[in-house]
Amino acid sequence: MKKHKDLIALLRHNQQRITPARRFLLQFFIDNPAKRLSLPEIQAHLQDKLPGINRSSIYRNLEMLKQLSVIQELGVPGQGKRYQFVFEQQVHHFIICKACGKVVKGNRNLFEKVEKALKEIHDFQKANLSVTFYGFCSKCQAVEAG
Amino acid sequence: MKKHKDLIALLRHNQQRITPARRFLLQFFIDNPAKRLSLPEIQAHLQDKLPGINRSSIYRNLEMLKQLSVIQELGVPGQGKRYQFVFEQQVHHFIICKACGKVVKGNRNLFEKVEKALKEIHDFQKANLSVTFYGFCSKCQAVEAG
DNA sequence: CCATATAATGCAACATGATGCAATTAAAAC
DNA sequence: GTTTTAATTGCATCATGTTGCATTATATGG
Repeated sequence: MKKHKDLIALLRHNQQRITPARRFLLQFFIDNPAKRLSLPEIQAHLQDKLPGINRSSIYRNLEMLKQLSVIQELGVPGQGKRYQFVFEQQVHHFIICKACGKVVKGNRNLFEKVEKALKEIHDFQKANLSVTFYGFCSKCQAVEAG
Repeated sequence: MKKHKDLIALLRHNQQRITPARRFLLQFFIDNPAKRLSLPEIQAHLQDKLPGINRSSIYRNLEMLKQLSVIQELGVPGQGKRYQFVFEQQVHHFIICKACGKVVKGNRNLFEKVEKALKEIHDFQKANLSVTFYGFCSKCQAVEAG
């Protein structure tokens, strides 16, 4: 409940109106903080609460939440785009294996090293979200070599 | 000419057949090594050489070249996907400003730091391509703060 | 050079995402 | 509570990618 209120406040603070669609969407992310949700999943859920809700409204609201760094969008190869709740969560990067598709959460140490390098070398800041690395995990490196 | 032959060899080595579409596509990338090409640009060019060439063939060939690390795909906000030649080029990351959309090539130092961190911390390798950072460049940081 | 196996293409249909505009609804002002 | 006004929504349409399948073309082996 607290997070819901905080998020409503965040939206208001950014001159965003509070609509039923937005309430349900926020709650859905709050209730699934660990999941990487696909659009069909989100749409199916909202359809329950608000029959007839339009695809484009969902896309527009996801875009808005992305802008406010409430959610993060990530492209999982072969699975389309996914959306994950990141508001007041421990921030991290994602690392995706190009061979087996495994998604790993980068740890704090990696995050800080990358952050520091971006700041020091290119004077880029707040590059904390929406970063996804693609490579080969240790298991698939072995397979590739063999 | 040399690069063209090298690339043809690379394709053959990976059990890929050499078709007219692939030759023209490769040559187009060779001739525009610095450009971040959009699909419409690529399609328009190929249309000249091979009238009636189909969208899906281009997509499939771009996907194949991505797999072979001949090209890199990057999503520029507000401009859709772009494709850049990276074969035998100096490898680097891209840094994109979320505010002004400016695309910056990350330098060698950044690349090595990130590479090292990924290897040491998560045992991920060859994570050299397809990495795009989104953040705020120094100019837009100032604007945001003001 | 010709026959064969199989990969690439074109095509049609579908999936996903974006956009302009009229109708609706949230918020603010009275 | 009613009115006002501006943002959000739904809808239609378009743009961009993806996929299954029949057709075509490349590579290979005789």
